[in-house]
Amino acid sequence: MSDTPTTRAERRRATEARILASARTLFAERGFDRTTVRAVAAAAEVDPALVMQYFGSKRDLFTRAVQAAPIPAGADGSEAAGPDAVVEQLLTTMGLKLGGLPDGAVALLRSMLTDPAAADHARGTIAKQIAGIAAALGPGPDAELRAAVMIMAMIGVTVGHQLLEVDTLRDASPDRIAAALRPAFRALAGTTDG
Amino acid sequence: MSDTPTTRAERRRATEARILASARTLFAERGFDRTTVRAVAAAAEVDPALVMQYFGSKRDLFTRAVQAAPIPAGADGSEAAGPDAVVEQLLTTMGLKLGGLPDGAVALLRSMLTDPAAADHARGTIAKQIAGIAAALGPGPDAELRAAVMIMAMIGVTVGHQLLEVDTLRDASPDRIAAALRPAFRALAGTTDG
DNA sequence: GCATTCACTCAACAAGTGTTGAGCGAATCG
DNA sequence: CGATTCGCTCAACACTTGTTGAGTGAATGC
Repeated sequence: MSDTPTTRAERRRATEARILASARTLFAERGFDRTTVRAVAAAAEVDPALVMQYFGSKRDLFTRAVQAAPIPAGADGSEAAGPDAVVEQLLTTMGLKLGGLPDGAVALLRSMLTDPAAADHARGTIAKQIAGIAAALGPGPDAELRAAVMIMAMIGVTVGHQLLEVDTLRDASPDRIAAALRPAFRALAGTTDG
Repeated sequence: MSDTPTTRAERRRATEARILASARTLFAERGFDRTTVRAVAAAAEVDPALVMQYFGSKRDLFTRAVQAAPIPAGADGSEAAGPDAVVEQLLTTMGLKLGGLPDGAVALLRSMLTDPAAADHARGTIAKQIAGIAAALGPGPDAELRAAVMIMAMIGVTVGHQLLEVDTLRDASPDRIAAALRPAFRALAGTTDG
């Protein structure tokens, strides 16, 4: 019944994908340091040596697992929005609404405080987000600072919700959290006065 | 001039304190996993075995380094304050205003996403803070949720400012950050409408 | 059908980890 | 002064880690 005549190249790609998926999951659960190449290999039902052969090093594996799924900015070319739209976009971001964050993003968040390379990656991604938000906020004073505060507040809440699993946030639905956050973000966006 | 006739017990206490200080610094800089007992010993100019002898294990050393300096809540018995006071108290918290966070608190923050024990400790401390803020906010709806959002937003901004060192926040003075954050917190505290 | 490619495994190394027990030497006490 | 306490170090253990090179066996190409 499972006689699918998979070709060699197909099996190879499948194995590589399986390793990458296991890596993403484990990096997301335990972070970079506490995830061992052997554990990834075991989860993918593969020899540790194969992981090295396919990805070069643990570092490279982490980079691959984290790239192409950074902290999602929302969409692609949605820059020319007003402060109000920015707030709504942010609130639907970071997996706060639909489902959770992808494993790659969680892995990056989880390791960013202890792994310098992850920190660099996260810093760069965050800087880009700040620039985007600041631009959308308009030329108001301290636009960039307010954008930075919004992003980091968002990340803080997300961390408490999905990574640290603080009871109060863990038990709250993303919609309720977003609702609680909305007035704060509107104030930061300067949507009423300013 | 340094002929202070230190007694044996004094020297012993001084050594222990030196080890603890080195531990705090290194745990704050690199987190639990990346900090080695040997590195702590070297920084304290002491043999690694002595660290074990004095503190039992690396875990216990970390616990000691982190306890008695958790995420500072502000003060002790300042519970019966109104929403406005709560906001001001929070803004002066977390080292956002005067100087930075103590090393112990930074160590806890840095390790909380990767070390389960640190996560437990942080979760507990945060839960207490949430309860305190929620009580001070009064019996409004979602008081606890809003309190949790405030705390985690605060932590997020602090992380971006002091641990991740995001450019925009790193370059901003604590006062400016607090000023940017104030309207958002007032909105969360429900200080205008009820 | 045969040689070759290649996905994959085995066994091992070298480095670094937390941790331990024996021991040294100076301060302490009678 | 002699015995003893005790702060402290040395050397080593058992283990885990990332990483490697040789090897195996089945799918592939001619």
